[in-house]
Amino acid sequence: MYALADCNNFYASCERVFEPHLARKPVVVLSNNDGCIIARSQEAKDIGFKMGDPIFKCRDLVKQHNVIVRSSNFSLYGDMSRRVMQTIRLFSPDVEIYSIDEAFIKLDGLIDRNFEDEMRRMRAAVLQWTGIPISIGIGKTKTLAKLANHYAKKTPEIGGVAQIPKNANEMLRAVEVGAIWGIGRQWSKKFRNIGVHTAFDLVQMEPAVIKKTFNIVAMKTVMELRGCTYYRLEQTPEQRKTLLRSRSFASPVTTWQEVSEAIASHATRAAEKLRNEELVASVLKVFFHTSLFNHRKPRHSAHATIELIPPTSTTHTIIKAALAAAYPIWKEGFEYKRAGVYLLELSKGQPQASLFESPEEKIRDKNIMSVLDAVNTNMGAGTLHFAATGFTKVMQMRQLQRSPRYTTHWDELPQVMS
DNA sequence: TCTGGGGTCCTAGGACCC
DNA sequence: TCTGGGGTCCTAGGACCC
Repeated sequence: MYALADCNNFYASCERVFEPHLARKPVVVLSNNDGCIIARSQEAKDIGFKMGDPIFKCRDLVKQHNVIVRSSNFSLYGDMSRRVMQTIRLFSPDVEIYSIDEAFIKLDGLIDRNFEDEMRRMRAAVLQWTGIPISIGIGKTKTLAKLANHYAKKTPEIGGVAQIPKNANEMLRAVEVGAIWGIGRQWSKKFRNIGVHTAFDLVQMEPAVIKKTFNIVAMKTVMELRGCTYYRLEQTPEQRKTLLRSRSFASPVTTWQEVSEAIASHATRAAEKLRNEELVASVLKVFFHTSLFNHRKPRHSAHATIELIPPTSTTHTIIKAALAAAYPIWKEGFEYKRAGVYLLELSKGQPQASLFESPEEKIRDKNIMSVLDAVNTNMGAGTLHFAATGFTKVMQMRQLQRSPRYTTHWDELPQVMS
């Protein structure tokens, strides 16, 4: 048996923990650069704000309903997530952190065999210790746990915890096909066209037919809904295969100077992440493009690939490679909106030594990176950086309404007045 | 005027090998 | 006129997840 614990409206709930006056008010949280809506409190959902809506198109609705708008505050959300997960771990050793706001829990090892009661206790503990409300679904497979979780959220009167009952038909009928884990927009459209509207309809389908009309992944989903396990708890995450660092520009940029500084910044962040996970990359892709939405202005999208020989995680090597790849494809005369660096073919441990590299250089680079990382860890990100990333504010994010980083920055701790 | 930033897996088709 | 039967690797695109 599996449980899925999922934080309700996670980012909006995080905003509320330290600002209780936001309770029961509509709250939306924006993406980087304050672009579009990425989280909504229940009240905001009820008003009709949709995930991914650009905020500038919602200004009227925001005004009309006195909606509280916040820039995203990932330092806060990341730390709150850690607290929630820590609490969950007290209830079961078998936990898979599935995303920033979700965890799968294997229940079979629990001493109290009344899973529903135990999960209610866990829910109460998380709420009391972190201030974050969660919903929990219980089922025989991960997909069924997800489904029960969805049901729990849609049915507030049951108190946040739902278990797939012996006869699941009623619950399966209550869940739309598009709400099933693994069935997205395209597939649910296709399913509705062939008369499959709910989870109940879906489990009636012949798995072989699903495999033929869709693919093996869709078939696994159907089998999981029928109670056959295809997805197990993954406690030790697989080694990542790719790593992408990219950002939209707060406002369009037109010069190589600006774009190259952005690319160098992304290369820097990507390299840091690589070292953090003790990986090296063998292939680098770099890209930049104009707005995907503005069709009136000239559009252009450029990308280039370069091999990293030998595979590396050294910041200056990666910056150099990224710029060397980007410069030949640079084109003047466009308003660029986004740039990024994509690292592929990642591997762990000692890479194959190159015939042409000098061992001294390798040791030197390694030492430089340790010093760099140590300084930036202790004194703040970006304290030491390469000149290629520039000294201007090209990369500055628009974040007009970010709440304080209450739990991760000394200067921003909440104060208790006596 | 203003539209995020990450990931994974699968499939089809093309190029190559014998 | 008639044109086999295996493979592998790579890439792009499309689906899904958060």
